[in-house]
Amino acid sequence: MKLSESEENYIKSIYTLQAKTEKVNTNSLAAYVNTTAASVTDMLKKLKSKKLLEYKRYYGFRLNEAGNKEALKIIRRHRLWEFFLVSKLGMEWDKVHVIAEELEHVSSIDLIKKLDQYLGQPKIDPHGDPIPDEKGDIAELKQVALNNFSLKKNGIVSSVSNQTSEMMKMLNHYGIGIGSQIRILKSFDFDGSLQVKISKQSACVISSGFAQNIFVYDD
Amino acid sequence: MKLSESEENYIKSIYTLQAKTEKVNTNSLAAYVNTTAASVTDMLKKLKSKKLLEYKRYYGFRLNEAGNKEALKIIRRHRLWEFFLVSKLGMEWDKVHVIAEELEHVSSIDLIKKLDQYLGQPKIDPHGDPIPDEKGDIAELKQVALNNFSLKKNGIVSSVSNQTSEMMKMLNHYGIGIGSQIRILKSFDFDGSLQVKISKQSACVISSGFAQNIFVYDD
DNA sequence: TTAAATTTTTAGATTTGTCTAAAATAATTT
DNA sequence: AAATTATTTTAGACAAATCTAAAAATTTAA
Repeated sequence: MKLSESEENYIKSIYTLQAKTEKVNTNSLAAYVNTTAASVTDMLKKLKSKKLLEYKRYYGFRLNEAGNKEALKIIRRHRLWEFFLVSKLGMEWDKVHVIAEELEHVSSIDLIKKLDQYLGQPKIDPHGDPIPDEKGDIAELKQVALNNFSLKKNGIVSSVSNQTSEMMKMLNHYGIGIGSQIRILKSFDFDGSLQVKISKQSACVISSGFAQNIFVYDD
Repeated sequence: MKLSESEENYIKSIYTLQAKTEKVNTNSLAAYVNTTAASVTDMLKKLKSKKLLEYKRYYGFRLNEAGNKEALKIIRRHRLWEFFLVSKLGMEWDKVHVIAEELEHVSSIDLIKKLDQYLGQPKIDPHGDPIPDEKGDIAELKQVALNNFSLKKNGIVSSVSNQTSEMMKMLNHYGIGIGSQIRILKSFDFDGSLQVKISKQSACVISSGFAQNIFVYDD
């Protein structure tokens, strides 16, 4: 289904809001997309006519099966682009959202498939949110701070909870980035420091405090 | 200046057409952007009011200084994305144009700067067209088939004039892609085959016929 | 259970980009 | 130079997405 940029934005917003409330109401959506209630009503009619929405006037609304599917496609594109912007272009986490809002509307299926492969089929975006797969399935991944991660298991770095330039320098020094593979080889009880292997580099030791800020999930 | 997608498409098209003719005329632009002459006139007025166009009714038109600058920005974005799609995502040359037409309208300056760095500041896109730099300057690069390239000089692969899958396999085998660095170490008079060094790989020998299809420019 | 307040929808206007059909201008031909 | 042809512009209409203001439905309160 071919959707306008505007329709896509509404669908994505409804999807987000209905995660929190059973039925979404007009005013809250209007506030969320920063427009008037009247505009929302107009769009609701349109989305209903496209059979993406369950909607009875005055009674609230919800995306139906088809609508959810569309939402997940858009979210997938958004999060893959965010991952790209951070992991490949080295942009900062707090700056990628706005750009991904634009990129997400480029809808070539082949593009997204190739991008996904290129990025190594990431499961989590730089904000720690899951990236739906091609079918719209969302992996149920528990993210753990690296110092709570199992020994001798491969993990993937999903996010980092400290965006200072000091942290960036450390990450850079160790060659750790979003999507890096990491494995704990040894844990020292004395101060909680960890011997780790990062991707294909030779093993090294990192401090407990550093590890606390690095989030990983099972590979 | 913030421009709509439509305005950007017109500007880009006028830029392209005025490379061939002194003054662009309404009908040819209409044919080029696949619309009516009336729509073109409407847009011309708009671009004139935005001071991007020299335009007198019934007399043809041209982008002015500011208009050309905008055009070059758009073209830069387009060609950088094409380069990305081919060199990083491994898409085929004939398929990237359409996607780049969409990506080019994402206008974050920081994005394009970072993308440019990430790609190694390429000078030529996968179709052999030059990529304007940040200032809008276009490098005057002569591209040469690899077998006509100087000995012991570093070249950058700009394009390949043969898009068969057989060619792709060869390129893949040798690790040659758009943007690869290449240097001729030795040329054998017997059959014109060349000993070359590709990026950081160890030297190897390629056939003259293969080299004829690989275009490079001075690094 | 009415009255008041809130929420949602409708009605009508606006902007952007497009269109068709007709009018105006320029170019070409006789 | 007048008539014909081609090109360009204007005039008016339309669709998408938005807005304001007013009406309708629902909810809350007295």
